[in-house]
Amino acid sequence: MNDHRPYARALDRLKGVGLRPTRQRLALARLLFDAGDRHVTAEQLHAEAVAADMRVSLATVYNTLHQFTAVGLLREVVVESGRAYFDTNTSDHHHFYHIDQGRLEDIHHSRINVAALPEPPAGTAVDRVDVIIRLKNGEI
Amino acid sequence: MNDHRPYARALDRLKGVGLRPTRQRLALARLLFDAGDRHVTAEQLHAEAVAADMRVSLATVYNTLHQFTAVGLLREVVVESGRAYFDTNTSDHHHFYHIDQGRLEDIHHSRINVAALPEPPAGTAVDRVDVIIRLKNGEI
DNA sequence: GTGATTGCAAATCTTTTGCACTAAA
DNA sequence: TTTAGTGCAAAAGATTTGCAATCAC
Repeated sequence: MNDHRPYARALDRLKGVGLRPTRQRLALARLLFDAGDRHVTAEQLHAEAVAADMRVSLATVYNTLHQFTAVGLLREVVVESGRAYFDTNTSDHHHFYHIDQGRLEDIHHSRINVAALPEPPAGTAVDRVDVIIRLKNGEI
Repeated sequence: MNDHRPYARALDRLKGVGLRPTRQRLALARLLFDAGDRHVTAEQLHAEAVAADMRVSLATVYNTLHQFTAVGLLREVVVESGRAYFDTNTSDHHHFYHIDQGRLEDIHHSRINVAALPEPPAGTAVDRVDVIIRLKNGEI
């Protein structure tokens, strides 16, 4: 078990999705998943890793984020052209986006009611529904 | 009036928002607004302009799209990191995004009912609510 | 004329890729 | 071993910027 130990948790998580647990992936998994729900960019995560004395290249951070996304450990959220955010919360939910801070905040799906979704056009199926509430500073 | 003539319409539109009606802005305005609701990228619009023998540089297309957005003639829609779409429909509405085709399609706001929007966090105000329904090909 | 606008090319920013090196199984 | 994974530096793609030339008023 050892589910309470960060290293073991990261190891189990990687094994669970069939990704070889390399030093870099374990390090990034710990940064990503040991601190609750997070929304990070590749640059941010790389900076954190460097600050924590983990030697990982930016290219590997990009690769890892995409691999984690492909196996369902992460979800990519698009709110700004030219920058990709990765969300450790992969359950059904939506987002506040703080424009001035470039920061995302989860909205539990029970707090939004998207009723009466239109039918997808013929020949297509819904892949995902994203609701993004963009926020600016100051009350109105 | 002359509202039925493309040139006059484009001219009036630019005057209406206080942008100097240069040859390039008039040309782009006609491409954008004379064909109903459109969703274009800068590259696409530039290609169209070149195909129509309008001499406009890509840099000017980018500038113009942003100026038009700033004055409310266009709306920027973000669905893919790394590519910005501009929408000629500036009224309250949402989008289907055809993943495989990289194409946006409007959803009239009356066809979606986003009820029970959560309160914006203290100190912030809602700037805009975007609903994006991502579609893949094939029924389920 | 005079200040706004344009075009070009260079710069910037994020992300991807090729390939020799390293590490996990 | 053998194959997957990593790092680096270079490439790619989208967008922006600096500045001299050009245009609208």
